Amino acid sequence: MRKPVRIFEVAREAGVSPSTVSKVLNGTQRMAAATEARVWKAVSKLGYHANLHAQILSTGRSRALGVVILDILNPHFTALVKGAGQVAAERSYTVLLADAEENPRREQELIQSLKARTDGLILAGSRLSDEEIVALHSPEQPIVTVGRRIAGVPSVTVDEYTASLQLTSHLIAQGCKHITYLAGPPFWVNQERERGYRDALQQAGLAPQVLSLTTPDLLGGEQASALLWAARPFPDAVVCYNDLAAIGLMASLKTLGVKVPQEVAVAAFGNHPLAAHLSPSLTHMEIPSRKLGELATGLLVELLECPREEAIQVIQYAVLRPRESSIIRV
Amino acid sequence: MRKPVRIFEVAREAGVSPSTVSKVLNGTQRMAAATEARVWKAVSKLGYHANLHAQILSTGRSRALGVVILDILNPHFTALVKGAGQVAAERSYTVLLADAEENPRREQELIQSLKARTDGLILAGSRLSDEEIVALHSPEQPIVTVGRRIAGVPSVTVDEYTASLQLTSHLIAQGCKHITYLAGPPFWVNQERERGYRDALQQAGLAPQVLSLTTPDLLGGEQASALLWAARPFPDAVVCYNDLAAIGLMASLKTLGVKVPQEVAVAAFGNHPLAAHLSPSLTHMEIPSRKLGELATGLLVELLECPREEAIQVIQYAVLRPRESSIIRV
DNA sequence: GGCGTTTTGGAAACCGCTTTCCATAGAGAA
DNA sequence: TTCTCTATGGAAAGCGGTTTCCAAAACGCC
Repeated sequence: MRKPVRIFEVAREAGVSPSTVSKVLNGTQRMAAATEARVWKAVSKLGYHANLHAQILSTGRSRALGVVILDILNPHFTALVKGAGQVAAERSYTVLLADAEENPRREQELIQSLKARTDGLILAGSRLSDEEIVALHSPEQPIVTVGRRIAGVPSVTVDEYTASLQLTSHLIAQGCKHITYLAGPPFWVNQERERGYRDALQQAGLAPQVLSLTTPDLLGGEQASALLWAARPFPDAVVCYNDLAAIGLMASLKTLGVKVPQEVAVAAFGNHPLAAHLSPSLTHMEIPSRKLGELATGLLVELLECPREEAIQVIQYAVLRPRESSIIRV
Repeated sequence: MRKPVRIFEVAREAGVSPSTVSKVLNGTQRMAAATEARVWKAVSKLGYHANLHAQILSTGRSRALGVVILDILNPHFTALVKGAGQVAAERSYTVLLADAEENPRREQELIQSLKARTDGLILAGSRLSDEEIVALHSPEQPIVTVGRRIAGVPSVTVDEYTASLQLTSHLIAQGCKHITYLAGPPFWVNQERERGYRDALQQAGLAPQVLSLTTPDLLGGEQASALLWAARPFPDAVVCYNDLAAIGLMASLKTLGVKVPQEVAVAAFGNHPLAAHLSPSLTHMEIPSRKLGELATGLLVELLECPREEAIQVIQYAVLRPRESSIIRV
């Protein structure tokens, strides 16, 4: 077992002091070219790598960003992570990722763990209360939320209200009269989507009907078919909180012998990679997940490098992707 | 800006020395009940949290595990992470996750970054050479590979050879005569799958035909349809390296007007959550991704807590899930 | 050649916690 | 009452870097 090389040994090898080695390695202070060369030579000869924790302890900066996502099995969040990873790499930060497993207690644990290891956090799909999130945010250790707008906290979000208005209007334009909304967990995103749905229906003079998903995933969607089945009037269209639920729902409807879109049109929010590959292919408002990750990371790095008082809120827009699940040809 | 509380201030508040506080908090040495109570009271009054990096620097252990996965967009790896996270939490370790983005250079960077932050690493779907991986492994900082068997390195793998033998035999049993294998990247998993495929064909007296995916994902699968199209004889069945590729392939075949499974049967390896939801649903050898994550993490923790000389190799088995994409009813 | 600047590089304090070793006090034994 | 032993808690030396200051050397200039 080789003990790792320490800065002292590099210093001895180069015939200088540890502080000189540190300065050369970090470019903190110019040294005579000859000295720098000796240091670099010693470093590569000994294969020196600075001890990360000693460094962080000393400098107080880790050049790491924490990303906490709601559920790693949901493609929305993994795409977001991809975007975050890319921008972080460009700005030479390391991303430390954690999966909250849709569990607020676990989320808090992970946040604490990541807070201790990083310079700042991105919370994507948090299930914490607004107060808890506000309490977490500080100029020294900033937080950026994704999919959550809270006063005083920087965020990157989609204009979900408009997205929902558009998606619902699309169904109305298809001639649907009884449009049900399958609601997700009662957080910001769902609130906005439900509001847009209700407003669109009201403008068209239609009555809303909201049912709640047990969980915002495949299984929840499958279970929702039972709810729909019991609903009167039986809807001729469903707006789903996310596309995972829509996919589960469509699978379940198929086994029930309900035809999509002929008997029920289905539409959702998301950007599931297989939305276009299903039969019928799935209509959705495409959420730019990856872009959200990129923007959130960019914003966080910005906040770290020049702290600001006001909480910046970045807004993106979803795009309607009409597909077979909602196109009704009479 | 509140400065974080240090152990010294807790000590002062409790009227003891920092070493006493440390001992009470870590349970390193028994103290008089009254003293312990004073320390705990001071801790909660001041809201003290030990500085992680100081702690790690001092003890040399971080109680964190690094998990490097090939591609976070691939459900196989995210399921694996889920399993890893669960076991790590049970053993009170923190998982630090990194996405190698199928890029060996990036992978090495991430490994170095995680090596500095963790007590041990899990490499799932590594694209490094055997030599590089062996060089990374050491009893002090063990590595466990998933989906890769290398002499001297602990690993958790599926018996891919047998899995492939079974899957190919299944297609042969369906009466297929011209079975093509769509190969993935030339690493252990693909080698084993290809070997199983070849052996199954040979036993049946059939001729193998191997084509290579550009990438082992949706896009690669879509692009592969062109290769198939050009192949003579045109196959009546395809074994795909993974189910992402199979899904892409089936989508592409659909646009070409080739019927699955009537004209071409399709089968793959993996456990994509939508495999059963597609039309036609996808036959595959189900890889227990989550279980692999659990086992790898359990093994790694074991290795950390009682280091061993010999490199343990854990083996799991895949299960055939016959579905519509390969069931040919004449 | 003398003097004021720059360069160059080292000493030492510090980051915040753990841990070893040692001193003291109180309990129990004789 | 004295002595030994154990329970309790503190002092100080790390862990491995960074950074502030300061001294010495080298330089330019008159």
